Amino acid sequence: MKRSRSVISRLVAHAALTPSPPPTDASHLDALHLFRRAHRLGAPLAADAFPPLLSACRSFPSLGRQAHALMVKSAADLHPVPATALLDVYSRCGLLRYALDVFDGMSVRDSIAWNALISCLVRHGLPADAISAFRAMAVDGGSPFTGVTLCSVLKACASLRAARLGKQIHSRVIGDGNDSLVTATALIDFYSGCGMIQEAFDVFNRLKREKDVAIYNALISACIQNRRFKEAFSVLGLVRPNEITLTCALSACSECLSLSYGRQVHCVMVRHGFDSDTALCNAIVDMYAKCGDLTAGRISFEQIHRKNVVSWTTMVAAYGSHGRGVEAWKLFKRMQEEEISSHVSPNAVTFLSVLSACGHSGLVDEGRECFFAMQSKHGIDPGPEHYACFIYLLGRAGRIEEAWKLYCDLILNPGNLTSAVCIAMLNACKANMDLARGELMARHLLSLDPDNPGSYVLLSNFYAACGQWEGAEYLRRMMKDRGLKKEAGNSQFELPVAIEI
DNA sequence: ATAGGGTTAG
Repeated sequence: MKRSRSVISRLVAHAALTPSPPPTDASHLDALHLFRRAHRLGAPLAADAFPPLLSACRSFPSLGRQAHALMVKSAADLHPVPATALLDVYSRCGLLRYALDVFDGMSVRDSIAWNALISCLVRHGLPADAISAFRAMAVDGGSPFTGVTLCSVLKACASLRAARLGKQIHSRVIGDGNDSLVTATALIDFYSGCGMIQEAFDVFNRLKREKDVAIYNALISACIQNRRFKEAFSVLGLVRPNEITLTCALSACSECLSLSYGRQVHCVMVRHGFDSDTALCNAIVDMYAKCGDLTAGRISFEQIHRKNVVSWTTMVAAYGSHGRGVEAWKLFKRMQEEEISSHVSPNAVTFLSVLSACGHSGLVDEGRECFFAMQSKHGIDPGPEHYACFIYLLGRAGRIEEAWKLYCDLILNPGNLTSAVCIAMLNACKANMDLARGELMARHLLSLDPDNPGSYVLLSNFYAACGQWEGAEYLRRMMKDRGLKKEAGNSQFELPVAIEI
């Protein structure tokens, strides 16, 4: 009987079993072609033609502006549904200003429009504005909160560590009957971000409905963020893992420096055929490097099918942290050679990793080339962290005057005077026994970071290195008087013995 | 038309 089934019936059965696959760039392109053909033939542009067009624009952001122009011509921009879709396209393309303008131009705003605005603000790293928008939504009346609203606001609360507001949202979630799996996952993530791991477990344990893999992943991730590695591994044993589960597991292995667990996760990944997931493969490379097996890291790196920026950056950083500056530099060069064919360009983190690798290995000329090329050739402005890294590099190489000049240029804008910059400059002074400038840095650092015990230890060591024992002693006493204690360092590698998982 | 869990530096 099976053999005689028609093609159509098999297709239908297959479609029923496949829960609507996510749209691809190719299907987006098909949709755009179809739209263009209809438009050229003079088809009327009704408001309901735009949402599908706009979701196709997600793959081709530059078309968003053109779609917007057509919407204005046909007055569809006045309708909340297409306007919200447009807001979302701008938001996903990183065009915050345009997205906000769309919202401001809307005369009718329903809950979904408000939700899109709030999630846009969260996405652009503006959690305080997201919460202001949330309050404005409440004042506005008319558009009640939904589960989506609460999820976005919880995310904003987590990044602001706004535990009080987040808890209020939590009670609202229960009160409104919005306690879905998605909101519960958002709650776990929020409590985790605020360091409240017990509350995260409570949300998980009180949940009556059937749990999915995402909520397990959130709980595992919460354990790792709060350094409860044993619990992370025991939760791991309760769920059939997906790519994200294994990525989380690997970061726990890296943190524990457990090569044996890491290898087992690698085996599970291969067994499940998850080797086309770039984020997971990147975590494998990072795990091997952090656990000390640089060779396995390099082999895994080469095997990644579609390497992205993070793949390259991870491998560069791996060489850097193992003191293999030359290899890091060579890899960075190769990344640039392959840029045209791979369409992968270095970003700010890549440059920082290269600078750091050069610093550890004393590659001054390479570091300088990297620092200046990032603005001139790649259009990425170095942030204070890049300056800090470069100043540290110059200081270690005895180029104190060059480091000082850079520092003076940098602090023309006072916002750039971060503690990382001070520490780098202080280290440069220490390596060059420059007491006068070092003391200046010391004063800056203590005013920037008076509660950080690390600052006092750093300064005390600086004075000791310069032979200023009274200064060193004075700082140790000051630290004691202020009740500050430095955490002891810890660097334990796992011994190569088999451990049952 | 809006929402949950992941990878890179210091």
